[in-house]
Amino acid sequence: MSTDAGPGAGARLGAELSDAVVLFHDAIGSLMGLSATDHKALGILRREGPMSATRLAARTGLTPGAVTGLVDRLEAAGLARRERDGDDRRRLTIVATDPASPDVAAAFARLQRAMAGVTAQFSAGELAVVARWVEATTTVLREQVHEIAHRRAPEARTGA
Amino acid sequence: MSTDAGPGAGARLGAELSDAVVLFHDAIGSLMGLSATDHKALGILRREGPMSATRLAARTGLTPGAVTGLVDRLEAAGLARRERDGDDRRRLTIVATDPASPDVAAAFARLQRAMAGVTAQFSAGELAVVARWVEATTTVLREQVHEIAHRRAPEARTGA
DNA sequence: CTGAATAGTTCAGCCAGCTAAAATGTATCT
DNA sequence: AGATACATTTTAGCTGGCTGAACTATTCAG
Repeated sequence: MSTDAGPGAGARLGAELSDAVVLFHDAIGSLMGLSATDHKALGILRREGPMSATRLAARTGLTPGAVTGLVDRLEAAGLARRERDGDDRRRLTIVATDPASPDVAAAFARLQRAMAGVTAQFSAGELAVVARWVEATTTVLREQVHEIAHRRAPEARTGA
Repeated sequence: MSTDAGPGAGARLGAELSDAVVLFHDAIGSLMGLSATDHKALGILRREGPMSATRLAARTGLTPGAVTGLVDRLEAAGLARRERDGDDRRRLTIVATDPASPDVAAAFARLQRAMAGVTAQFSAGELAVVARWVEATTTVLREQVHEIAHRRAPEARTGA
């Protein structure tokens, strides 16, 4: 099932995966002892690289005060660290680091091994097709997130 | 970038997509006015079909009291409804329904249209490859979620 | 050097959503 | 019928994480 090529097949393909991805993120998050906000912020830091607290506040939509607590928690969990900027010593740079907990590292290792098993079932040419689909889908999702955010608050474009 | 075929390529492909999926879910969730728990529960209901409150409690890991509140919120948002069981009138069946809000429906319509655009870029044979990859990846993720949950609480298998 | 602006932290208060336990309504067993 | 078990709801109380506002440290403009 779910391999038909009718209209909406693309959406259905994505939906299948989508739930599994979200549940996996959730499982990893609770394994790390992170709230949803923490996990999302960590994702932003990983994806966009080190940034100041102010920028992180803008990207997450949180107030400065909340960001302080957030970074405290990430730091305590060994998932990020604060670095004072040499140029402007008011400014922080918040850097995501690798998972400290052995449980988390083991979970990622298992995932990586399992995904290698999946990859092994495909030829190089097939993997290229998959990569193309993944990239196109990723782009679509990002655009849609953007779209949703801007329809909700067209004037409050915070940093993206 | 990210289209190389070295070791870990599968994991990297997945990671690209994973963030985008999570952010999209998040955007949809806040568009619906749902908490993370609500959204997760709704996903379970959609995926596994109607179920009793007790079973939903087991699947979400919540206490019965919390489930009452959760279903109240879903019902208020027009995303699920309670049905009294005719056989055993103590028992409820909780049924997920379609998104009530026009905003949400529009967002899904936009996504579907955009994904149709992606699908159009692939031949039927290529889509079959993608479908195979999606299914294999979905299976892997579900297994890993299971794995994580059971390593954390090997004795407390609640209903899965 | 002074005053204004900026980056981040601290503090007090608030709210959502959780748990635990008691209450309610229904089914089952004897 | 009476006692017991079960499914869900209600209630009380707690906690985490948020906001808004005051505060500290640093930079910049004049």
